[in-house]
Amino acid sequence: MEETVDGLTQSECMRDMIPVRDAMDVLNGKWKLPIIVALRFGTKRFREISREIPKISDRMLSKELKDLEMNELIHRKVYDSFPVVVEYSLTEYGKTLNAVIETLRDWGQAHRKRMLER
Amino acid sequence: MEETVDGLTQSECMRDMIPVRDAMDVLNGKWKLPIIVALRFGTKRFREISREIPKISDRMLSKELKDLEMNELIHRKVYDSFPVVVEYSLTEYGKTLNAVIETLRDWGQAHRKRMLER
DNA sequence: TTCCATACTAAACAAAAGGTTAGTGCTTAC
DNA sequence: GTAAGCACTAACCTTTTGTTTAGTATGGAA
Repeated sequence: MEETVDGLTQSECMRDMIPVRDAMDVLNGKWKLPIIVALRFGTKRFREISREIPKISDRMLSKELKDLEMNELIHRKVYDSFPVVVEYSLTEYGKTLNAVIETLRDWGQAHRKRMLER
Repeated sequence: MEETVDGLTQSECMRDMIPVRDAMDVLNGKWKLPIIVALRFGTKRFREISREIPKISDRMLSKELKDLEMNELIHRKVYDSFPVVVEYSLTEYGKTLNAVIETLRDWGQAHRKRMLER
């Protein structure tokens, strides 16, 4: 007889950690959250985002925007004017992350408080 | 007049990312989730955990257990027998992570499905 | 003409995270 | 007495992640 927690065996629980990692990877790294927050406040161009996030380098911004786009969290729109104008915005799908971010924020706030109280 | 989303300004949102990072740091790295899962199934000794997590090295297990203990998520109990016996268990506080992990898992599962469907 | 801005990319480097190998001092089993 | 298990730790190496610096082609302003 196999031991279970909430009706799941340990190997089932371990398997469930793969999507947990997936979700964390989507938000991971130093810059993804600030970029997502910036875009919650509207469509923005590369240089605007870079101005709003202190110390981010062009290389990192470019790389993280690509990652977020691959995951369909943001949309990249190119206007074929000269010179090119590129606009970034959160997709509807990207907005579904808000619930996840709020859960993390709430636990994180409680944790921070707990750790400061000794 | 400052633009807001859910009644928060952009700088307030940016500030909220700090506890989000705190929460993510608590779960971050390759090994913390597997360790937490292993301990959901009961109190275990160092060698037992290491046997249940394929490929984890003693160095990493020792380091991650220390991290989790510092964050009060697990408890370390030393029996002063010879040789020493050490037991690790999830704290009640550690169990509060379950809700966070479930939220991440649910979003991650939906995301994985979405990405596989093209 | 010189400077600045835009949206990037390349190359080289530094820092952080993780892995490998080996060893401690103690006990029990063969 | 040799081997294996226990709960670690140290030293060193590799991989991943992020930073720095510089450069592209284009256009507009001073």
